[in-house]
Amino acid sequence: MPAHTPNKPDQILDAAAELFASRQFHEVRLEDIAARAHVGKGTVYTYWKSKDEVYLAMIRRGFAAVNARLDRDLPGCGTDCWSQIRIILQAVIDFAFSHPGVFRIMRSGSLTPEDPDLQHTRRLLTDRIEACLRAGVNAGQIRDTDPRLTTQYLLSFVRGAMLYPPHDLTRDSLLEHMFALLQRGIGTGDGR
Amino acid sequence: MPAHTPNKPDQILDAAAELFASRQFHEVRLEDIAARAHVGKGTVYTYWKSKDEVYLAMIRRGFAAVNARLDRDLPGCGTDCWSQIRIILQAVIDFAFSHPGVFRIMRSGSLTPEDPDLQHTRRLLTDRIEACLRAGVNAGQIRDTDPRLTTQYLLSFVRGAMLYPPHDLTRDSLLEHMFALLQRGIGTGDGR
Amino acid sequence: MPAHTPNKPDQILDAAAELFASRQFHEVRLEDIAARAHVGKGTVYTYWKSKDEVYLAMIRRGFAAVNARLDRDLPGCGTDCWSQIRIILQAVIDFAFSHPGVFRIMRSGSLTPEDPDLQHTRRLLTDRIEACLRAGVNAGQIRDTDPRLTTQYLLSFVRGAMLYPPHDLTRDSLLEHMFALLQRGIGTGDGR
Amino acid sequence: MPAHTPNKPDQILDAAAELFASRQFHEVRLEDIAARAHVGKGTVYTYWKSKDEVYLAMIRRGFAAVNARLDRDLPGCGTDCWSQIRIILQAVIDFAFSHPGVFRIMRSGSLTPEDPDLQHTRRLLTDRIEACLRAGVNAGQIRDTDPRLTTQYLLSFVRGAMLYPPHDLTRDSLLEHMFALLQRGIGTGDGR
DNA sequence: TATGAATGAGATTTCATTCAT
DNA sequence: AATGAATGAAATCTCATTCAT
Repeated sequence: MPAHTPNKPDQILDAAAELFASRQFHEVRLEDIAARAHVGKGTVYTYWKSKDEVYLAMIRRGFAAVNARLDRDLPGCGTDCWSQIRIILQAVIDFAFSHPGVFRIMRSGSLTPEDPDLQHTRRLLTDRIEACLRAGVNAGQIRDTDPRLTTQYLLSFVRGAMLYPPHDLTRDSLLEHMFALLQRGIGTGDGR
Repeated sequence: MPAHTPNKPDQILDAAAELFASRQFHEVRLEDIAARAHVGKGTVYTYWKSKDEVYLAMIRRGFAAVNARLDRDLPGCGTDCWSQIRIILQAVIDFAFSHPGVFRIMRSGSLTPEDPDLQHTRRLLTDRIEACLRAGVNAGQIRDTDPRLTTQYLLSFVRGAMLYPPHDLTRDSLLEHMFALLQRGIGTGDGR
Repeated sequence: MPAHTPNKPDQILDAAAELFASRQFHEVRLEDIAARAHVGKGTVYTYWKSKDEVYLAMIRRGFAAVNARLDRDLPGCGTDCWSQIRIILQAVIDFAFSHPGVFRIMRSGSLTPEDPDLQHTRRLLTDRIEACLRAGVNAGQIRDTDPRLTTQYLLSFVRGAMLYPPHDLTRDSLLEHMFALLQRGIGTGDGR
Repeated sequence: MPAHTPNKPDQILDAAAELFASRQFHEVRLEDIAARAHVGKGTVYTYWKSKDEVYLAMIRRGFAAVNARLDRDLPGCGTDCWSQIRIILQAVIDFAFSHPGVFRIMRSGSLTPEDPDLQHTRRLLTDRIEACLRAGVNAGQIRDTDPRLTTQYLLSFVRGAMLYPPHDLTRDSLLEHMFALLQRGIGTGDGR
C-alpha cells in the first residue's frame, strides 16, 4: 500500500481539476468527474454538497498548494526582497505550469458567489506578495507607488502568459522575462 | 430616429453583457437576456442561432470596439512608440472601465470552442500591440527579448487590476502606474 | 371546439388525481402525470413549481369542487337543518364516489407542510357543516355537545366507508345508513 | 436486564413510528429512522429486508397492540354488547391518543401493496367489532342494517377526531361523545 | 450481529430551443 | 419580424440498499 495513494477527496479533486481545466463549468458533468476519479456519483456527494462545492474546493486547494510551497521556501531565503520575489515567481510559475487550467480558474474572477473560505485563502497569497513588495520599498530596493496593484500584475503576468503562450515558453524563460521586467520596472538598483 | 437609440441586436448584446459580467455562462438564462433587453425569447433567435453565438457576438463586439478606438486614435499620434503605447493603454483601460465584465471575459481564455471569427478579431488587437513594441525595439527605444509575451502582460495588467482593484483605482492612476512600470521595465531611456 | 374541453391545468390535475388515487405520492412519477395528461414534462412546470405543488393543487381543487356543489345546492333547500344535512351528505358522498382516491387524500391528514391556501379551502367546508349543525342545535332539532367533533365524524364516515367498503355499497345505501345514524344519534325528533 | 428496556427491533419501530407520524413515507429516510433509534443503517436491514417492511411491521405492531388490549379486557366484561362496545372504544381511543400518527396510518388505506399478514391482523380487529355488533342485533339491543359499515364508522370516528381535534379533546370526552352518538344512533333502548 | 462508506438507479427539475400564431 | 407556451433532452442530486469489515 503506497503511502502516496491519494485519498478519495483528493482523487476526486484531481479528476475535477483535469476536467474543469479543459471545459467550462457547465460542460463538465458531475458524472464525468466521478467516472474519472473511479468512484460512484454518490461518493462525490458524501464529501461535498453540490457540484459548485466541488468546484470551489478544487480552487481552494490550488491556492493552498501555492501557499504551502511558499511556507516551505520563503523562510530559508533570507530577507532580500528580490530573492523573495524570485521565490514567489518560481512558486507561482511552477504551479501554473503544472496545473494551467486550475491556475486560469484561480484568477478567473468569475466565482459567484465568492465564498468566504476561498476569499480568505486567496488573501493569504496576495497579502504575502504585497508584504514582500512593501518591505522592499521600505528597504529602498523598490520604488512602487502602489504595491497592491503590482501584486495583481504579478499574478496576471503569469496567467496572461499561460493563456496565449509563445510557442517556446518555458518555466525559466518566463521567470527571467518577468523578473527582468520587474527589476527594471520597480527596482532602484540598490540592494547591492 | 435619434442616433443613440440602440438597434435591437445591440440592445440584446447590451443586456447579455450586463448579465454575463456578473455571472457564469451557465448561470445566465437566455430568458434573462431577453427579459432585460425587453424582447421575447424567440426574438433573440432571429439574430443568432444559439446562446453560445450570443456570447461570442458580445465578445467580438468588445474587441471590435477597442480596435475601432485604435483605428481612430493611433494614426494621428505620430510614430513615437511610447506615444503609441500610451494611446493603446488608454484605449484598453477606457474600455475595461466602461465594460469591466466584458473585458474580463474577453481575456478569460475559456471560450469553447474558440471560433475563428473571434480569434481573428483578437489577433487584430494583439498584432497591433506587438507591432508597436517591435517598432520600438527596432528604433532602439525598447529593449525586450519577447514582445509577444509583453503584449500579453499589457492586457493582463489591466485585467488583473480590474479584477481585485484597489479602492482608489482610477483610469488615470492605472494608466500612469502601468506606463511607468513599462517604460522603466523595457524602456532604454533613448528616444528623447 | 367543444366548450368543455378541459384547459391544460385541469387536464394535468385530472391525470394527477387518477394516479395519486391509486399509488403513494412517491410511487407516482411526474413523468407519468405528464404522459397521462398528454403534455410534456416541462409543461407541468409552467403551471406549478414542483411535484408537491401539483399534489396540493389537486387536493385544493377537490375541496373547491365540494364547496361549489354546496354553493349551488344549499341555498335552494330551505332552512331545515336535516334537509341541509342531507344535501351536504349527498355532496360529499357524490364526490367521494366520483373521486375516491382524491377524497381519501383530502382526508389523509398527511400533508406536510400544510399550506395556508389548502387550510383555508378545507376550513370553508368544515365551517359550513359545523354552522349547519349549530343552527340545528339552536332550532332544537339537534342535540349535540360538540358539533365540531360531529363535523369530523361526518367526513370520516364517508372516508371509512369508501376505504373498506361492503361489497354492496351504493351512494344511496351509504347516504341512508349515515343519515339514519345521525338522525337517531343527534336528532331530537322535533322539527316536524 | 430491566423488563422495560426495549429490544432493538422495538426500538427501531418506535423510531419509525415517531417519524412516519409526522411525515409522508417518502419524506422519512431510512437513515433518519436508524439515527433516531441509535443504530446503524445496516442494522435495520438485519431485521427487515426493506424500508417497506419496516413500515408494515410498525403498522402490524399497532393492530397487534389493540388486539392484545382487547384480549385482556373483553373476556372479563360480560356479554352485554354495550359494555363491550365501551371497552372497544376505550381500547381504540387509548391507542389513538398514545400513538396518533400510527393510528392515522393504520387507517390510511394507502398501503401498497397490501400485505396478507397485515390484512389478517386488521381483520382480527374489525371482525371482533363486527361480531360484537351482530351479537347486539341478535340480542335486540342494536338495530343496524349494516354492522360492517358501522364497524368502519367506529374506527373512522376516532381517526377523524384525532386528525383535526377540537382544542379541548380528551380521551374521556371523545369516548362519551362517540358512545352517546352510537347508543342513540343504533341502540334500541332495550337491554336494561 | 452491527456498521456506515460507497454505490448507481432513478427521481426531479431546468432551460435552450422550436414553432404556431 | 416577434413572440412565449410548450417541449424533452440532459443535468443534478437523493437515498434505499449492499457489503467489507
